[in-house]
Amino acid sequence: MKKGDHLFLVDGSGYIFRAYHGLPPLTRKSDGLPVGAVAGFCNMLWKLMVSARDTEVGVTPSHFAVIFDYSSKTFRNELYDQYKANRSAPPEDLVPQFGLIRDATRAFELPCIEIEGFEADDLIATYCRLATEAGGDTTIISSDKDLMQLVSPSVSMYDPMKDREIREPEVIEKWGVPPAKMIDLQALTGDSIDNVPGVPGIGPKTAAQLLEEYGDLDTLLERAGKIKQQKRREVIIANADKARLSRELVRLRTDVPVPETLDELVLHPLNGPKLISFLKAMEFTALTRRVADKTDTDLASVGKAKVEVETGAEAHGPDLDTGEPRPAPDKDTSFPGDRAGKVEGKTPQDLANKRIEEAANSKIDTSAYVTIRDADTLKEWIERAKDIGYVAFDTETTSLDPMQAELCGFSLCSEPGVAAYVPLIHKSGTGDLLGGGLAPDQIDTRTALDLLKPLLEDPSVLKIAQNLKYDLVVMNRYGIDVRPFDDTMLISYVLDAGKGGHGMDVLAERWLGHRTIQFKDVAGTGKAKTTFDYVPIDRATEYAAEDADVTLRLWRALKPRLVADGVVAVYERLERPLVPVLAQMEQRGISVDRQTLSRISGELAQKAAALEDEIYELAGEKFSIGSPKQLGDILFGRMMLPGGSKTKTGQWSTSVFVLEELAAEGHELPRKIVDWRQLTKLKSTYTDALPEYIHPETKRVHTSFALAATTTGRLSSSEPNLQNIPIRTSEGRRIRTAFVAEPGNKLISADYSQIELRLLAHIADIPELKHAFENGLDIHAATAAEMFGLDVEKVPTDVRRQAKTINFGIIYGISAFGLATRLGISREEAGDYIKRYFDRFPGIRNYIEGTKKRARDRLYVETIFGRRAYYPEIKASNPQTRAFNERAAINAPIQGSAADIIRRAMIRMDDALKQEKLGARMLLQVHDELIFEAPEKEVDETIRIVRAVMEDAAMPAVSLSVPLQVDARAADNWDEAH
DNA sequence: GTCCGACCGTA
DNA sequence: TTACGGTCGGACG
Repeated sequence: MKKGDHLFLVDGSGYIFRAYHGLPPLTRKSDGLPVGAVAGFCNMLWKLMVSARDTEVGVTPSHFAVIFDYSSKTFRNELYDQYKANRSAPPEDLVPQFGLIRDATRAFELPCIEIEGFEADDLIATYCRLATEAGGDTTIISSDKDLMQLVSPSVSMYDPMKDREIREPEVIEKWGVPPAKMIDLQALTGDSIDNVPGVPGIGPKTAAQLLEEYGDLDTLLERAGKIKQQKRREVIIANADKARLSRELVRLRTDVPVPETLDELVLHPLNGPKLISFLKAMEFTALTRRVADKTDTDLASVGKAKVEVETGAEAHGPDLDTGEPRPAPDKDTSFPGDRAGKVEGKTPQDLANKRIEEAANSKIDTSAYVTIRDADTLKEWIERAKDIGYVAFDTETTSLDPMQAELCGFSLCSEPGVAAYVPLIHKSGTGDLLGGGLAPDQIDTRTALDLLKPLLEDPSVLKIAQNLKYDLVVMNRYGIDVRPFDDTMLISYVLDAGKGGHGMDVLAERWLGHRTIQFKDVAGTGKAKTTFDYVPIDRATEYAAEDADVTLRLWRALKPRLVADGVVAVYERLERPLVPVLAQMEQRGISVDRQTLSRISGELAQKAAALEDEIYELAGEKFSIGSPKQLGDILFGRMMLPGGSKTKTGQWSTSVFVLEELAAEGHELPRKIVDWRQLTKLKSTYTDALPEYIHPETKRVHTSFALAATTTGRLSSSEPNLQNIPIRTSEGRRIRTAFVAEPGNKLISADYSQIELRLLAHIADIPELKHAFENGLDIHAATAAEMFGLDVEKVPTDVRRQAKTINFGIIYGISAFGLATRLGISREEAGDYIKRYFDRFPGIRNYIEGTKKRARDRLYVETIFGRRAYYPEIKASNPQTRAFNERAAINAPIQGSAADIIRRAMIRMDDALKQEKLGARMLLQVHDELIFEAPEKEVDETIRIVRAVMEDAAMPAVSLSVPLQVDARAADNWDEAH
């Protein structure tokens, strides 16, 4: 936000009550749902968004947000437990409208902001401050006197019902004091509605007069004894404390940790279809037509949105007539933006709890599922899904690899227990004999997909899947996109990272108390294993439809927890948008040169064979060199070499560390074993394995990125793992030369320099480290210089090496023991180093102690973007377990914040490249590095864009106090590009 | 056939 | 001292 920008802040909660009382009563939808306040609200938003210039405000907003009260409990209740205590429950026909107004806000695609523990007014105050500091102007859409304290030259208020702007003169006219004195005025007068005590008998007139005379509340209370009127004097002296308390109650907080930065409040163009589908559902015909005209939307092409209404009655538990648990509403919002469904007395936590209980108590009957065998029935199911507005979807295929998988069928479920499987290419017979022809009564694949595509791509129907990325890759290969979507695996990951797995089987067990049918139970195992198209259709239906049913139930159980736990933004901004990005990267794959690998493999084989002969010679016998057990027996048993150590299972350790020690003492054999291990490792894990992954059609290697595999938020890569391709040794690096660009293209590697240390400097707030990064110093040398009082330029190399080890140690949750092992020094010396480090950088100790305490208090730690990582064993009685969890908890915010930053860069990257009309494709992510393939002629421009996106990736959500630096290079292969 | 530990490749 | 995944040998059924 900058000078000249204009922020509109709508006091959503205030508006609801105002509209309810100020508008014609009882506007109802055809089904009886009261929507008067919603109607007024929508009309107001519409007016402000398209024609604010024509109102008394007279300006067009550049930024816009709607602010709500989160719940009635706030920090003010801690100041004064009677605050707002005599508020009565809202009128019955207003209750369902609370959620609808949030839905309306989202339909307008406006930020809908609420924070636990704060009133809307505090958020508004905070945003006013931020906007003013940024040089912008603000208009608060409200006429609430509680907000008048905020009026200033850059902040005005606007009463939408009277089309009246409120500035300083209006405040003085109404209250007799300028905005700056409103706090003191309210402290004296109190507020019977909010139960702010004030001074009894002092009303606005008297208060204004007193403030006029004494200037402010403090002066007035100080000199209260001089008040001439006896009664007034006595009452003010007697109630001075109440006045002071009242002042704290009415003073708005301007330091609320608001989730959205100003820049995220930028007003976007209207999404016509989305808004219209909501307005249609609300039956606001006049406004619907106006919106259609203005946004050039074809009214007929837009369906009605599905809107869930949480009524107050639901909060009261079982149905009073039957005693049965009330059926949960079978509708949910079709806006993935989501909302709490919250009404007074019914918090997001209440809804989440209710849903979890509902899930745990439901029974799953796999025999009730339907097999769809004809197009007409499929059409009916699709129509039903459209009506309901969401559908759980799952594919069944011939392979776990989505790039090879052939679609066997798919399942749908829009209502718990009501699920169907659509078989497409199932075979009759086992397939072993007679080849197994196509089983009868299956819809032709093309016909079925032509019917399915409009559903999967329908913007008003939410598709719900477990691990959607898999299905997305498969469906993309059949020419179908899937959006919008929710992913139960990712929801679980955001909620419960660190508490266990997020696969459907474990989630079903955890939340539904249900054991799902296992794939191996239907497809067999080992030699008898078949692909899914050979599973008999009735058995396939049970298995596949159950998956969709379970997915839907998990979604119902877990989705509300995102709001209750305050992690909606993590899910919506860091998790969900990455799914299509990764799906594309996986589909693109990377080109790996088979000949290069084959040549290296041959050389490795020769060298290894030569070493083997020498090893047998030295050992005096042939043995399995790759067997640590046999090797240990030879080295420490037969040859009686010294200095052996044991692993935790009592075996001799033959780790590199042990072998290197022996080699240093002059033994020949251990050296050769180390070399042999390196060669065979490279051969078996890389040069021999990688070619097996070259796709027969694309001729490229397609890894799979797991989004929900780590506790910290990092991705992982498998089949093949392209995040552990060798780089440290020259022999290993040769493997990277096999990763190449297509002719006419280059590979670009862009990596964050020292991102974790930079984040440590930011998070722990270490001025010396920040300074070093700002000035582009060698960070490890600078650390050494700071620790030992040296000149940065003159740090000896091995002192620098030690400082580097300590720096990494800090990030990993250092211990004297670990550092000693690493540096090969005594525990005491290592302890001294750590102490010296902490003394030089006291912020580090604070960070470590603070993080451990938070982890113990809450069982989780979080990244700078609010991603949580749970450490449920942080309080284990076993000191080793506890210490391990503490170190992991210290590491997680740093590693996780870095992971979040590169995720943000990846999410933005494709758009940024497209905007510059660049043909670059993002192929791989290796934790702090992104690999692209780009047309040769566009390399320089691509690097420019890539660096900009990566370096600014934390913004605007988090403004780092340390610059991020990205190094990027282009070459024909990965080795030279890195 | 399946599981686990040791080892080792990456950030 | 953090976070992963793959390969191997060896034990178990």
